[in-house]
Amino acid sequence: MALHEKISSILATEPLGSKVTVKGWVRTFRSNRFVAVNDGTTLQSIQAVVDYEREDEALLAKLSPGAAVSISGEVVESQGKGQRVEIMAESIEVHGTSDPERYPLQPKKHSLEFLREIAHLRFRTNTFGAIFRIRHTLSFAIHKFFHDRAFYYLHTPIITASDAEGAGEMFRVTTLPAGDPPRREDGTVDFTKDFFQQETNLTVSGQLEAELGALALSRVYTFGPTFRAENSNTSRHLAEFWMIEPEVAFANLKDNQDLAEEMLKYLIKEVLAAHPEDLQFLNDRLQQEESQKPAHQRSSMGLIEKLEFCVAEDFERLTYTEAIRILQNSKPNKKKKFQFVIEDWGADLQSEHERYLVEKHCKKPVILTDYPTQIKSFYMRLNDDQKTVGAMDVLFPGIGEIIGGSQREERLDVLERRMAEMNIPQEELSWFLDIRRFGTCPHAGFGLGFERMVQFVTGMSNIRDVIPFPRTPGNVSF
RNA sequence: GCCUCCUUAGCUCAGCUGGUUAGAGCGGCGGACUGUUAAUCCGUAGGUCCAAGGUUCAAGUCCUUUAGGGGGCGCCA
Repeated sequence: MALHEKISSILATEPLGSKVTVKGWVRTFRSNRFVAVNDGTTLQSIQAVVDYEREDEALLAKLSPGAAVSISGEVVESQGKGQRVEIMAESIEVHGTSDPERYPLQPKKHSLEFLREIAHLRFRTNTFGAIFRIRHTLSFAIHKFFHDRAFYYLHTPIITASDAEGAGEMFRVTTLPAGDPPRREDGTVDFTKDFFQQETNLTVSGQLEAELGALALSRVYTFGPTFRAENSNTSRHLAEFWMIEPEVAFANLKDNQDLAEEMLKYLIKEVLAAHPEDLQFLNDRLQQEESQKPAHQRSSMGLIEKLEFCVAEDFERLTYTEAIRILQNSKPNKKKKFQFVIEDWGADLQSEHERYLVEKHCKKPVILTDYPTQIKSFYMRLNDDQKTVGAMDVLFPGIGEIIGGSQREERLDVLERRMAEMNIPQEELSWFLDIRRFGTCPHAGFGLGFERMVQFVTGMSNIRDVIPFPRTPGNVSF
């Protein structure tokens, strides 16, 4: 395939003297002479120098921010200071003009909130260019990580009939007419007339299906869209997000923690290696943003420093019981500074407690394990103490829970008892129980919130800024 | 869903305890200049102060309601 040159490769190889053609979008046009062209392949724009005395004035007038152009010319050493090479433009073609009076992106800093309202154009900014290049690298690295470790990528269904996963409110999927659906005699909607002849929803997790794959293929992972119809209004939640769910047969909670830690470090390393420039830009952006904040709200580390730190340090591993003890003895708990003061073992941990453990006490990523049975899901393996389950949460600074996982309950009798206790209908999940009936084995897995990972690596504080088109309550534009 | 803050020009924001014709920077338009780096300089246009009610001699400013957005909490990844 013979394509025109990417600006990233021209800037990397600096082929002085050769003729090139670049195609991209105008960022700025200065002094009637310097066109900064960006094609999204790198943070940097390339400078094309036009001879304004020879070029048609009408053509130059079209070189406003946002215009799509092809520019051909010779790569030369730059006379100016800001760049090493530039292109002496010999021919310029404007493919699409961009009315400067109506184009919303100016060569200046825009607020993230404003850019969110023009999500279709925000890819053209330095910040979002960097974010989405990094997002790609992360998603590619996930496949590479698992592929290299003999995991099979399993496509679990997006439409599901089970509503017993317990991971949250679901979006209904139906082809029945909204206004006048067929009804049974008692007036309820007759879903046997629906497309699947029963009620269906969008998936909230591929875990249960991934377990089925793992108990045959040994190691599988899913990576797909996930939907939660919760009315969540936070900087960490989306109604549509992407989740990675590895599931490993013959693995216990320790293996699970090791896998999670190894994966997170691998992903961070890949991004550090592939995107030094984009990360530096985001690092500086974050630093500038934080300099506006009062001193006590600023983070102690810069973005790149934080990423390198996370790769170098072992994650802190604590049991829930140990965490409760730490929290009970903590200053904010004793001085009743927590909104929810920790009284007894068994209490659910709130964000403020997780944040204290990660950001104040351990000062590094934390893996919390072995939570009380009653605050966790039915499928988590009951520990020998009968009070706790083999659950694990990986907590990251600034983000909170980035991974939630567990060793699964593989013993049929125990699982059935727990489902009964928690009122989980067993008929619907007969396939899930069959796996315990025929050749069951210890297994474990976890779910990684992909956007939370992108947030962490890019330092973006709002999850809506790390997915191209965010879906949140009341928001499905674009 | 709960708590809290915000909404003034295309964008970012100022407008003090209510008091004449609502301001700045950037952007636009016109011009000058031309090796610039979010170019610079001169000039100029641009506003239903989110919407609807209310208090007052007087509301961008105070009160109520509504809409949109930010932050925090809950639910979680």
